[in-house]
Amino acid sequence: MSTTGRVTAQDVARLAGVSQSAVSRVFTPGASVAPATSAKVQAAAQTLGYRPNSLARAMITGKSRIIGLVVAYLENQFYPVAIERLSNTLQARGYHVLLFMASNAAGEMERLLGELLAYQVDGIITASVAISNDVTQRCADVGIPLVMFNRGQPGSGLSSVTSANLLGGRKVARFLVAGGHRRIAHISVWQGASTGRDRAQGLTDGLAEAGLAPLATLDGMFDRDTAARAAQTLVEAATPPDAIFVGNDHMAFAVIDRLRAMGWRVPQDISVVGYDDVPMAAWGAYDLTTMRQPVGRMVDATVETLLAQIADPHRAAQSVEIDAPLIQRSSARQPEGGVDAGL
Amino acid sequence: MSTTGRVTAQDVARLAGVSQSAVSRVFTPGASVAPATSAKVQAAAQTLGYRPNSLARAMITGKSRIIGLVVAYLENQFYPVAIERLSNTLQARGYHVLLFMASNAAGEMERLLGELLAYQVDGIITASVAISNDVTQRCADVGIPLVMFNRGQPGSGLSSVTSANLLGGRKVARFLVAGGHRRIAHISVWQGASTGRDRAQGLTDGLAEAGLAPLATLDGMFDRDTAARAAQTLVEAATPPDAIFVGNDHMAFAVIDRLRAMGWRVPQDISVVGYDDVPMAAWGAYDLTTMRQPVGRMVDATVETLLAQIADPHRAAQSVEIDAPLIQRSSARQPEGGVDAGL
DNA sequence: CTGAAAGCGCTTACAG
DNA sequence: CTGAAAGCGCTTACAG
Repeated sequence: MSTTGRVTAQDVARLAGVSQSAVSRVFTPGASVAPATSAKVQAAAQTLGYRPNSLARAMITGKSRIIGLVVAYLENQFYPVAIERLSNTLQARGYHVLLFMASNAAGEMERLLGELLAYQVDGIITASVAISNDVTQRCADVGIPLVMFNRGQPGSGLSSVTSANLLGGRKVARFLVAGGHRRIAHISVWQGASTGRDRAQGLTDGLAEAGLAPLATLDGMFDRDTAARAAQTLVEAATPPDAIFVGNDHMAFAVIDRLRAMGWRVPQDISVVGYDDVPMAAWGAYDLTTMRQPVGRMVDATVETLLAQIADPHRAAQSVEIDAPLIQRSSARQPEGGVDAGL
Repeated sequence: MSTTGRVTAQDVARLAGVSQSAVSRVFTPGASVAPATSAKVQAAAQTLGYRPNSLARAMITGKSRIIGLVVAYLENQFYPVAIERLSNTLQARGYHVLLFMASNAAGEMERLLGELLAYQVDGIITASVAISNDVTQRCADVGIPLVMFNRGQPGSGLSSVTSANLLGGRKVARFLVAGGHRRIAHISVWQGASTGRDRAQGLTDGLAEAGLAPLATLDGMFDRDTAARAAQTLVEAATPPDAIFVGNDHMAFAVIDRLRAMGWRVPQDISVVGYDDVPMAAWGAYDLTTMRQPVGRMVDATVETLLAQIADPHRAAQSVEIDAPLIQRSSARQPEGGVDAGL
């Protein structure tokens, strides 16, 4: 039916010959309505093209069923993939996603938090965004659940979901050592982030098991150019590495590009290992050996944690770590006879 | 200040010793308030951490300042990049983005439209999503503006922003012909989409200028695997192409991977040209010659068109086409002595 | 099972 | 410039 403007429960009530409350009940799961009434209302709603106004409903119930999703670094394929799954999972649970792009500039998250709160979001998910204590405090004050995805902040009292980064770094170390590498350098995502620190520490720990230490550790700052320059610095040094562990795939691709441009063959001259296993890692041009962050499981854990916290605001924050398996491809020399199951 | 739960204008009014209306006026740009009153209210708001409830405001004004963004294909890097800019541009204009993932399954958009309407979005942007006449009609009925990004639907009466696909296809044809290619095949994104049809038609038109016709045209269905198989089919044919124009970069990468795996050298044995110029196209591993869809300009046009339509609901739909330049890299043999400015 | 009424947190005429 | 009041479209006790 052609109608102008929005149609309200009042319109439907009029057409169906019932009260507005009755209309509301028909659209409220669990409310008691006589079958006959329901049928009349449904028919009227159908003709008019009625749908309850979610905003009005949110005002009354105090639940907007909107989740604020704060993201950054969309050029890194890990995030689009995560967003897609996060969004799908939330949609399936009856929630909707209000999207915010954040730079990691100081104060950015504070600014966004204001807008998030203004829209009465039921919860917040941040992906790779640093959170200041201010923000943490304000969320706690307002009682709004927040889960950090792919980033932890020890001591912040905030829930987080990450892969087991410390163990992940160690797995890379063991794998490279088993493959006969001895001069192993690291280009970290960023040592200022827990993710970066943990992966670097894991590598150091793992190498120590073999009596080794990282040849060098540089910060890639999540940035392709910075990572490529770091790689160049490493291989131009007096003692160049025989393997580079790069903190994420996104930078690892840039590292491989740069190495090849300089005439180094991967993995014959130097091995490269990434972290994430973005879809692109499997593409022919790179065929990158990398740690797989299981996006699906990380997303599920994130949503579960958030919804549990929404259901029970007094629930304690929790940090979930998901095991990341090493995916062997051809960008790194492989240990002869395979690697032990410990990986 | 530590407060429990949401703080309302009423709370602020009480603390500031003014009426609730006064508080509202302080937060309504253009409303008349005495400086002294404003100061008192601002101070009180600050102490309590008050922000007007956007949902309540939306109910009254009839403007939610929410834009529904419907996307698909996030694995194709063109979309994350577009989302990032769309989101930033909208945020800068005081709008917020409610994100919906769509498959291109039939009826999917209808389903989403219901949710979009329930949240009283002020406008809708769809990226690479097909829209049925049903949806078009319902949007028109409700009077909700919709702009299609990177997809047109002639005759639908819907606004759209695309690059000049027809001309784009022609530019590719001229470029390849000038480069000495004669057996030019095409792997289309999908001939069911206007984007796909236009690029294919442009290629055909451009080749006709040189007395040529496409060697073959296959559908890649926006899909890497399908595109790779299509490429294999093409080069295994009795008369293999000397160039393949692939309908988007995302598939072009897969095509190059497959060709290389089969032992074909790009561009020595065969040229490959893409469409989009996603960031990855410039990466060393592919260095893809491609048509640049100017994301920034396309996004600006999309937002301008949508906001103009929101401001004036009676405004006629418009189709904007943005010129796409050819970016020469090394995946295709280049014409000797450069190409004429016509490209 | 059903309707009348209150109320969610705001904005906006309307008087003063 | 300011406050009291109406009202946006709903949900939800409360009676009946």
